[in-house]
Amino acid sequence: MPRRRQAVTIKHVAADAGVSLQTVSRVINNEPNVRPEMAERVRGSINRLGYVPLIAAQRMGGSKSRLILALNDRDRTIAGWQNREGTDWVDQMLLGGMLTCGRHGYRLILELVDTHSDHIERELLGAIGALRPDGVILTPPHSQDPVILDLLERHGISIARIGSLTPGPGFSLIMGDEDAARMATDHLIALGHRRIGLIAGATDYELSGWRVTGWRAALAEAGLADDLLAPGNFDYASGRAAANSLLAAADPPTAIIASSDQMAIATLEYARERGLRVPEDLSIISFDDTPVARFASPPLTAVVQPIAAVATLAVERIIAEQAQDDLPTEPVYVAADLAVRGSTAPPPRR
Amino acid sequence: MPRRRQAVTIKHVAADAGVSLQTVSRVINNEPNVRPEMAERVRGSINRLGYVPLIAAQRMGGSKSRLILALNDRDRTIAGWQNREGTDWVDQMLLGGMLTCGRHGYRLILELVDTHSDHIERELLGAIGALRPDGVILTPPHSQDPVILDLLERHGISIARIGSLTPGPGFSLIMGDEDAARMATDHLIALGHRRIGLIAGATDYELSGWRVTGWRAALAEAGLADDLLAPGNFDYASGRAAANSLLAAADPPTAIIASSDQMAIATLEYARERGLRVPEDLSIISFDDTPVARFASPPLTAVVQPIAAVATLAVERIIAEQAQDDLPTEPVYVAADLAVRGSTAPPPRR
DNA sequence: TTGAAAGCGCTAACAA
DNA sequence: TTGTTAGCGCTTTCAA
Repeated sequence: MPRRRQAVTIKHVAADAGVSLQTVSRVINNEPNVRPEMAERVRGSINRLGYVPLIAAQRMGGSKSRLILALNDRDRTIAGWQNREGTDWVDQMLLGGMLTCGRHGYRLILELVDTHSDHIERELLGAIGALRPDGVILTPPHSQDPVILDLLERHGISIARIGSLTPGPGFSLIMGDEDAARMATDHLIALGHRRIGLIAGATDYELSGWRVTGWRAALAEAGLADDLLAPGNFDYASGRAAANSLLAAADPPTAIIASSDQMAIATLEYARERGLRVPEDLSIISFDDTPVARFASPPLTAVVQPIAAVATLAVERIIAEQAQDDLPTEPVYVAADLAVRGSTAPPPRR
Repeated sequence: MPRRRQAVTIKHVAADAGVSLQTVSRVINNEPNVRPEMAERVRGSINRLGYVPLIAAQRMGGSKSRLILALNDRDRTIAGWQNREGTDWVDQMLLGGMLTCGRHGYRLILELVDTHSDHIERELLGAIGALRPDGVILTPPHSQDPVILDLLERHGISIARIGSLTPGPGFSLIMGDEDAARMATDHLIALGHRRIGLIAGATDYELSGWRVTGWRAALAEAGLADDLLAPGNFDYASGRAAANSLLAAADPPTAIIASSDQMAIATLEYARERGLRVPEDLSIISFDDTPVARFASPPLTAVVQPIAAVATLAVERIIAEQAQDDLPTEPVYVAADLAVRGSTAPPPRR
């Protein structure tokens, strides 16, 4: 078996087109200073020979690797896959990120790292060292982790931080959590609800706070009390505990907004056990809108996170940074949506 | 800004350990002909300096790329992501494939290619040329596509073919579709059913035929007729049409096995519309067991495909092939499982 | 068992 | 606008 090598290389193209390697390289990379007819000739040869640049070689020659890493929380991601609950965070990231990478000759590589471990630095260095990605997409809680941020910055890697506004390197992309919470609350107020509870997300996620803020603002505007706030950490058990505490209040809520689908499902089931009908006696709105929200009965009214759109923007921004330095530094904002379904209705009459 | 370069390279390690580059390379690749104490010294330096080999450079040097491609059908995958129906085929592949790759210093890269297009060859050549993967994991219907198989073989790339036994290059991994169908049918027979229908999958999937075979075999063994076979192509609409035709039979089924979750859901809903209760009047079993099967009401008894396990084996086999030539060539078989849930019960009494 | 040399395919820096 | 040169970090020869 012959040693495996690139069938057709930049040399073949150069020879075929009768130009130097460098000219071919310039054409491939859309660089200036190539006469149009020259470029055309080179492109002709590229197509005729079926030439495709080898990413590894491009990496070796120059600075760019044309690789972008999507960093996700290891345990959470694996648990989601194993439980097969249909949580599609990763899929939506791939949908936006992979396809966008593809359009630019980049590749997206998914990488899982332990969040709460002391060897996170070593893990990350392993991926960085082996791949040398041009950029990294960080999701919460990684996107606000100073160890990770610092490490990436020291390596000169572009950083896209989803769901974090903490000052630091890289640029932020947020999904309008505050407005989304406000929108959800307003929807309930418009239906006639006066007692609206919120189950918060884990406190180490910045977006948890934003949701509380939006909920508070909407209530304040309507002159309603914001005493119905219960802590949660996104998972089912915490949702159940929160529902319990909210519904045990002296003046209980007629509607509850949960900061995750799992907590919303927990609330739904707990309410049923207490003999409450949804939505007749209790309205429920969830955050995330993973498939489970749609499969519930009734289907849950939910805040739809534009994950794919945000991933697309993250990739585009990272790629743009490779060519240009002075890009706008303000956070990118993509509005969330509210999908109104069967779990919300006017409150019961007194 | 300085030109981005590998912070610590093999040279640094060699200098630190006082050996040649070559010796370090040998240690990294676990090659023979290195004295233990020498290897130990090198490993010490590697750890101390935090050295990680750059995959791109390893590729350039020759040898392996340490990259494995997971090829999926482009349209189908994107549609699944966009519809957010919770189909988690890709996730399960990642679960098995990515984690296994990680354990061996490999990376798994997901790649989507158009199935029914004439430029499939060009698309695939693009991915192959850019990445030069050591192996490719093929899923149906790619796994039986002669154009793809031939192309990969010509490039000397290891091929893992999931769900195909068609002769050709590469090695096969199958998920026991025949046995699974037999198991599902037996389950229904044990419950007392005598009229058991099957909605087949798309005919261009080999596994569709295997399922029919298994169903037939079980029926034959029990002395039952196998006239209740309806064609389908995995999607909702075809499931609905099939349910319609089966239930319109003179002697209609009391149980239906659908070759996909979507077709099972369609059957469930169609039966309801006809006033049939599930499982009291009609039992239903589905194939795949994506989350939708569990979220249905009643939750569907379903054949669970061991996708993650198969992906794991595919990766391991591809990696093994890189080092060794004479590996067993028989198809790898991973048994599917039957998750018994609320959609199956004894047939109604006459 | 070890090391020195050559080269993988490409790009950056420089010269023409 | 184009071409030449010198690497990038690693592995494969091959020689010691």
